[in-house]
Amino acid sequence: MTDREEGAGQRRYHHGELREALLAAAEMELSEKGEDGFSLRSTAKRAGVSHAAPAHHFKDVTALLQGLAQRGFERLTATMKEEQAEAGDDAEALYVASGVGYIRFAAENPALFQLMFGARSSHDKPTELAKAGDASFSVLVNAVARLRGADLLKTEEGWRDVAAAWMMVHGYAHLAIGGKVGWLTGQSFDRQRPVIADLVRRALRL
Amino acid sequence: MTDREEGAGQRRYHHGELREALLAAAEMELSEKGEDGFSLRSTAKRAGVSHAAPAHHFKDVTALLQGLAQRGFERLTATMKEEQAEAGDDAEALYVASGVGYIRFAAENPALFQLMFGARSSHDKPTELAKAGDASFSVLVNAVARLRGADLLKTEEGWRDVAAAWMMVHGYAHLAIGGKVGWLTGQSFDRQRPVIADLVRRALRL
DNA sequence: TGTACATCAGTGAACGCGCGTTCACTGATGTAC
DNA sequence: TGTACATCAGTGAACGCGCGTTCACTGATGTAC
Repeated sequence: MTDREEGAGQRRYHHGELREALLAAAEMELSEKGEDGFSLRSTAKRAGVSHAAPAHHFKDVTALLQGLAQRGFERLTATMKEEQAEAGDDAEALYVASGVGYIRFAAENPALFQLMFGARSSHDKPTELAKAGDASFSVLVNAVARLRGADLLKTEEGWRDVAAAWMMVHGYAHLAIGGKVGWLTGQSFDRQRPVIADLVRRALRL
Repeated sequence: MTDREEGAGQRRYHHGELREALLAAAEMELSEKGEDGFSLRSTAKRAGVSHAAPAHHFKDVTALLQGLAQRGFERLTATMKEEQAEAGDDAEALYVASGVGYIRFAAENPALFQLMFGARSSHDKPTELAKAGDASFSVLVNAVARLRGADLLKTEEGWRDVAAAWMMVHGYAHLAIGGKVGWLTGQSFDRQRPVIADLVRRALRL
């Protein structure tokens, strides 16, 4: 309890924040090496700890990656809300902003985005991960509901609206990450905003 | 030259069609085990051949996967054209059919689709692979051009049309493979067709 | 305030595994004469 | 048609590698008395 805060260079036997440090190291490993090439051992090394240490914080490598995915969704939600906060009160602008946020997150965190939506994370999600994913989804659903009515998800048409919006932004995100949209890849994200806004509107025929 | 065709059960020292057999085995391995979990050794085993044999046909495991991706694009193109062949002459119907074909291919070959658009295949594509990818893209471009004019790709608006269409179908495909569209996953592909058609039309505000 | 002790969070060695690739080899095939 | 020979397409053993996980351990921490 005495000296929890020490000089940055200090090494202690008990790390104190190892769980956080491992998640941070894992994210860096992931973005440098991709999902293939990712390993527990090099993550531990990067965190400055023996390769057996993570076992005290994560049951296995899958648990570590799921923790990472969960934080990814939390940040995705935050990014969407950030964009919305700058969009004012107009329902359409809020809707567009949620889509822009989705794509900006993917552009800024490509490897993490791939992890979150990759094949690996399809099965046996822990509740917390599923909740984080639902929260991201809700931002989009709520934005569409504001345009189309609160009973949105009770109708087939409502589901289609949400699906169309999601698929459009997700397709953009995934193809952009893959470098497939050559005429866009050269451009800064801010220059892509008008295009994204147009595409997102199309999903609802706005 | 004499007995090229032998009984199916016949084993010969020289396989004769090993390259094809390896690609077929690789596709099965891929769909059973995913891109992680895929290995040259088990592919060779599945093809009934020693694990060193593939080296005579593919420089390394990457070359094998690229060959697989190339054939994937060829089949994607074929599937899109198949759908179009049943769609008649109407430009809008042909456009919709190309999108439906794209998604049907993804639904029928999820692991292969992921390989084709995965991170792994982003860099250093052999020419033949790039060409096969371009051919798939062209089916979509031509369908949009028929609706919007041959000069499509000379205008920013034209690019957006194509991009919107592609992103919509790609987003659908990717999310469906990930099992994210729960209200759709239970349904047979044929039951999804009307929904897909609607979503594809939205991309061009049709 | 001191001391004993349980618990927690590290270490480092060791395990077995499957992998891609290389190598010397051998059997099969095709061709030149 | 027969033979010699080059080339092709397999085999199976061996290589070194990095991996996740387990294990007995030890140092650090927190708590009960």
